[in-house]
Amino acid sequence: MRPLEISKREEEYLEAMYILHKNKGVIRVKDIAKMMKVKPPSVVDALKKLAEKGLVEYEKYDRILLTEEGKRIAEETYSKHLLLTRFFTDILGIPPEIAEHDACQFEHYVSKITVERIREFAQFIQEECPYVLKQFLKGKLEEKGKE
Amino acid sequence: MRPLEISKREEEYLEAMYILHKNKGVIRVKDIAKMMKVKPPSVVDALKKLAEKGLVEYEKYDRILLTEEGKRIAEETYSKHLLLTRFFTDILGIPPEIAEHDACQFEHYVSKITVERIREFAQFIQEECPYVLKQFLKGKLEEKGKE
DNA sequence: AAACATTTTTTGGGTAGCCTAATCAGGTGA
DNA sequence: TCACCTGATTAGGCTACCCAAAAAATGTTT
Repeated sequence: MRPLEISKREEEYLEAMYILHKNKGVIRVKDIAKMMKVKPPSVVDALKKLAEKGLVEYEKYDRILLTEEGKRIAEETYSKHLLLTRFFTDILGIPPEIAEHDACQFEHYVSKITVERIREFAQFIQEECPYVLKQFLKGKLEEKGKE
Repeated sequence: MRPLEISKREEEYLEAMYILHKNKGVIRVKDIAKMMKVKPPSVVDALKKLAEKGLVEYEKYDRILLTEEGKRIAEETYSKHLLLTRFFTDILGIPPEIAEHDACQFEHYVSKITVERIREFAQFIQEECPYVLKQFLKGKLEEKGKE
């Protein structure tokens, strides 16, 4: 079995399904469509392709599940998402909505090395010199009310 | 101002043309193709669309130029590119090729706020506590040829 | 169970972006 | 001048991703 190609968009679908499963237990076409900001027919298209690639268990009108491999990819992507979002909010002081938006795109492109380095950097700053961070963030976080 | 929509890919074409113009003075289809890693016909397609949107001056077999608006967009994108690349290399200690790769994607998605905040953060760290940075980067910059 | 409501799927079609192969334009050397 | 070479363009076609409208299945209510 050769290395299957997965597009950025498919990665997003997997991530959406993963989050739905985690939060609601059930994965429905309607909800995927809402999260992905597309219409249901587009979701069905995506599901068929992902099923062919062995990333999703899908039979029409039946329940939708991620396979082990699909789940692995989704988790990997989602963990990048969380890390990037935290970095943007906690280190750079970006408002949550913007941080979310930026992370949501970058997570699909960022290299492993950069992810790891961001993790190390955030940890280093927060543990070794939290006061430096506090000083930088002063006046930045409260633009949205309170800290 | 028309409500023209510009795709990420078109932004990349503009940026490539901007860099070619800056470095070689002339913008040729062949060189754009090489930079964009596509074949010449794809470049011609892109040029036609960009010309329709008023971002490029293009008449077939004639010289290619960015319009003022095209140049403005390209410069804006390119400045994000430079900033992100510098951030990845100088603050996070990412190897140049990886930094380039990551910046090259993120530049098309990153919000203005995040760009500005990254600029401020880099400046803050480098000016106010360069020793902290030095400490973090110790041992990271020389790890070349690893994956 | 029948009627209605909701969800999912199919059908048919559209756009963006890329390609190969063939053709066209312009410069250059015999 | 003409034959050749390179670069640019057109023609035709492909895949990914999206949509609206209609049809099919499922869920719900009475």
